[in-house]
Amino acid sequence: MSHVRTRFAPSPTGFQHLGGFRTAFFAWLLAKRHGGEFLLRIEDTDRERSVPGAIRFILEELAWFGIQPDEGPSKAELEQIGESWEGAPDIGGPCGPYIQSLRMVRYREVAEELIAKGFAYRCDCTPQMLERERNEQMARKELPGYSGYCRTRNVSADAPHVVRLKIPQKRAISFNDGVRGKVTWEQIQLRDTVLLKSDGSPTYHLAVVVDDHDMKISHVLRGVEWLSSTPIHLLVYEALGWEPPIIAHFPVVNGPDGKKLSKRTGAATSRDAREKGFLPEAVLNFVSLIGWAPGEGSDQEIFTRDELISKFSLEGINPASGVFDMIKMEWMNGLYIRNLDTADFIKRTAPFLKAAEVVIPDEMFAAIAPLVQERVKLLTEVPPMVEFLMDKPLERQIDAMFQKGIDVAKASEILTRSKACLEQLKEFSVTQIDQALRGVAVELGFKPGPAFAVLRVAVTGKTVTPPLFESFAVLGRDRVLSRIAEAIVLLKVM
RNA sequence: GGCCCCAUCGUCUAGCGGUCUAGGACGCUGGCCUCUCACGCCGGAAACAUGGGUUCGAGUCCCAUUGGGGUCACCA
Repeated sequence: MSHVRTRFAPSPTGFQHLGGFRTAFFAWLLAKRHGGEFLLRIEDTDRERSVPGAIRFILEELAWFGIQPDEGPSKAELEQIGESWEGAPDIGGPCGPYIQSLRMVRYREVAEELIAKGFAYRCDCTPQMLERERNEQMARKELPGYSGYCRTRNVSADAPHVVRLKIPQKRAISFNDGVRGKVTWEQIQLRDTVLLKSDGSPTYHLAVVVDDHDMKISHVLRGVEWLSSTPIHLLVYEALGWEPPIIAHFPVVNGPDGKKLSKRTGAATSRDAREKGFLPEAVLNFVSLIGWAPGEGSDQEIFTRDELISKFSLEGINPASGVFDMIKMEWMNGLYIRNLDTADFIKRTAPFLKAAEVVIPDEMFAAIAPLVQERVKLLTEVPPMVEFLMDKPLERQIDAMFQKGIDVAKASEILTRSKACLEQLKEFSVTQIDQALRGVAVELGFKPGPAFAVLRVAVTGKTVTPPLFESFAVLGRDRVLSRIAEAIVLLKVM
């Protein structure tokens, strides 16, 4: 394969959801697979729709995933459009600027070339005229669209006007889609579309072709929603005498409801995912698997990023649209969490403990961490699980103490006896606690399950915790004993 | 509506004419393990949208139907 250069070209109109980032991943994977470059280009030709902060969001999320564009907006470019911030990356590159609103001159130049060559023309039809035309067409049940009225009018360049591409109506056109194979239009049905708006800014159709060519993009990877407008782009390439890149259209990713992914889907954006306690490598892995599989009979679905890079190919892309299965992503995240080494787990959990205001001495948390690590799917599940280690009054789910025929009197008995035994232990170790408490259960004639449930609630307040003896050992004898004592008192007033 | 794209378990998928009484994973479910919850292990239910071809043979190739989706802007 000739030199591969791909790009991620979002328009800064809001927050990208994971489906959008998936396209970025694929473009990045393809470039890295072939030792090429991955560029980031900002498509902000529609100023009114650009939202402040959106570029920062994109850059920061890519960074979270550990994806560094080889070329992209420099800090100076960001400053020029007033979207720089403290700590903004300074990417840059030889084909800049990488922000379309900074490339206006070039688009106008190409538009003029197209006019000079007879492939485009100026049009001064007003929105009102177009509107009326459209209404008449609808009334006649015709296909609505611009009639081409100005094609032969030689509209002056002085007055306000747009530039339109002449689209041959009867011509057939086809191209070889990178994931779908040959796609053919027996006849192009599109009307003469606008390339340059009356304010002098380009539409997507012009800007994308010019930039992909100028930036030497070898593979254009984008969502299927662009498939229908590909003929326009092909015509522009042809008119300019440029070789079109390989164009591949990816399937969309829908929510569980089968509808487009949206904010309501839960962790629809990477930021939501991060806040919920997903690991970036797990999200990257999972999202890459929506619409892509290694093929060749492989069942593998856990990939390091290097494996993803070495195995990725356009052939593995499934052209059918997919559904974002959050439940499976959680499973995969749990797997990744379990595979973290404990020191890393502790480090990544810290911000979540802080956010939940769960403050535990480092040593204590380090001791319980391995036990917690294998019990959570999301980092946000950690704080509630270790909360009981905090030095603060406990709220107990007292009712949960009474299982399998255990009543207040029996619970009280279990607690009292356990307390006595724990007090006498030579050392407050897991094995000794284990022996002591099992001994109490046997002595009093209870099964360990229900008996331990009483102790669990008494000491941790909860029904779901890390293993009991370990939890006790980590908490320390003094606090275990005082909590049992508190629980005994609570039972007395019932 | 015109044009274009798509179609294997609920979901993500393997399958690129015979080895498919269709494999894996998540989820669901029965069991084991077990101090709760997880993990782990063993088992189960669950799919080739329909109809025509082509072929000795079709989940795999072709066509149609049906059903989804996209697109027809001075938005991307």
